[in-house]
Amino acid sequence: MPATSQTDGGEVRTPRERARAQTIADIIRLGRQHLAEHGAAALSLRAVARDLGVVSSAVYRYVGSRDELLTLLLVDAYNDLGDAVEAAVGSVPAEESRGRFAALARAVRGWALREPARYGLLFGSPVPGYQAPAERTTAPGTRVVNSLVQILDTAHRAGRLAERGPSVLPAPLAADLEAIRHELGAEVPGALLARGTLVWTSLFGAVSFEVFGQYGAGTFSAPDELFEHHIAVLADLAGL
Amino acid sequence: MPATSQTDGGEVRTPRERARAQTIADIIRLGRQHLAEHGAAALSLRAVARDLGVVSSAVYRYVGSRDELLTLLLVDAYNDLGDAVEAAVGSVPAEESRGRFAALARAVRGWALREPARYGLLFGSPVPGYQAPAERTTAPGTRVVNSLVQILDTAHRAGRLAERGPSVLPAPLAADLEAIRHELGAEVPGALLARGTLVWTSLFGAVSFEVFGQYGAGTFSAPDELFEHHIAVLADLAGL
DNA sequence: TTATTTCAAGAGCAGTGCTCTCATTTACTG
DNA sequence: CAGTAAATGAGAGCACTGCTCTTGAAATAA
Repeated sequence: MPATSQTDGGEVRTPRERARAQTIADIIRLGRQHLAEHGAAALSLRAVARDLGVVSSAVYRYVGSRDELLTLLLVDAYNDLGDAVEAAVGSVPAEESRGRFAALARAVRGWALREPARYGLLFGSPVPGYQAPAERTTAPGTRVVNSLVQILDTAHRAGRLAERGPSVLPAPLAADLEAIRHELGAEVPGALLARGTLVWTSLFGAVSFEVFGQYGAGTFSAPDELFEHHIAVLADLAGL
Repeated sequence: MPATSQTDGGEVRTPRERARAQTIADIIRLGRQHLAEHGAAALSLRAVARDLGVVSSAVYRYVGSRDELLTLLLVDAYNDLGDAVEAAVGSVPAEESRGRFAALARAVRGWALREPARYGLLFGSPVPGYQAPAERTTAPGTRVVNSLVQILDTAHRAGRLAERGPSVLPAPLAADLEAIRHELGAEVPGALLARGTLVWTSLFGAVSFEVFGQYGAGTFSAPDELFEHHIAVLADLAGL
């Protein structure tokens, strides 16, 4: 291991390392472009190399494998979505829990419609033979659901989260939810957290149907209104 | 066009055509196998040809392209799911609408967990560059949602579908739902049909999260109980 | 300056979808 | 029955993929 110059604060070192970081950034940028245009399964390392003006074996100096590039793009997409959602949520006052939830939902849908291929990489069928490394994807992959839990928790702490329906949960499920609550430092009772889980998956179910074209072509001419309706019902369901 | 022997009733003709039909059936069977084992994007016509004991170009006498094989498998999977759902729904008395809905939901989840790769083909990210021909996939692809609408409609006709919440819908959405109602010959009011749409997408959202591993690994140790909870909440939401 | 590491290029392997040609087998017809 | 037309399978080939290995050149460190 070389001594490395001592002037850096942890990021930039030798000019060679700067060039290397730049090349990796270029590869991610081009990969994101290919991903957006042709989809995840069609992502080709050779094509990225061509766009980079370099022979295919050269990019193996930087990424190691196609799967590793996929992981980089996965994290990149998770963070992009997380940024969009957190910005949208943050633009609504914290007391307006229902408004924050609506902003979160609209941000997810908007990003998904803007980036269908990247959304498909995150929430579609798993790429065959590819298993995302949990240690690198868990943190960015939980930003949206963390936002949602925080909205629920804030509302609950303010006494504005309605108790709905019977709160009897089977013991194993209650235990799972207790563990989640503990890990996130939330105070939301289990029954509401269970409903929150359903709201969470329902949101992505609605978005996936629209983005993946599961509604028949031309079935809904007013998708915006449909989604706003869903937001209202889901907010009620969550107790907001 | 050859005269074709006149003994048939519309299905089996010459021995050659029987052999041809058999070969196509074998290709679909092997394709389904590969699909289940390696996923949609990894489906290889050459591999199917190898298993069939034939050279790759020979398979092109029967299927035309990889995309056409994908379409065959898509229809095959839609029908398999449709069979499972309709059988499950049919095993519950028609008056028990809530029970029929639960049976439908459990059938979808069960089939999806049994056939994750085929489920992914139907409800996951679209295969890049492949567009399913609507005229061949629409009918089998709507069997599940048709079942759901029929359950809601039966309950409504029996006066057992609760009106929930305000029924004010924006005009464009109301028009879309009116068109759907007309096409399916249903009587369910628009507001309940809108909720039914959300229930529909929410069901598949919950199933997709579980099948695609979107819940963190080990987050839910009791997925059955979680899903049963979701069924109950969704049934309430639908008004059942 | 010398030695070491880093890098890009090229060849090559095994796989893919798909097209084309060619010989053979099957089926229909005069 | 003989002849013709259609269907079939094999094989070669093209362009593409991920990935490995070797080779020569360039940048860096000693």
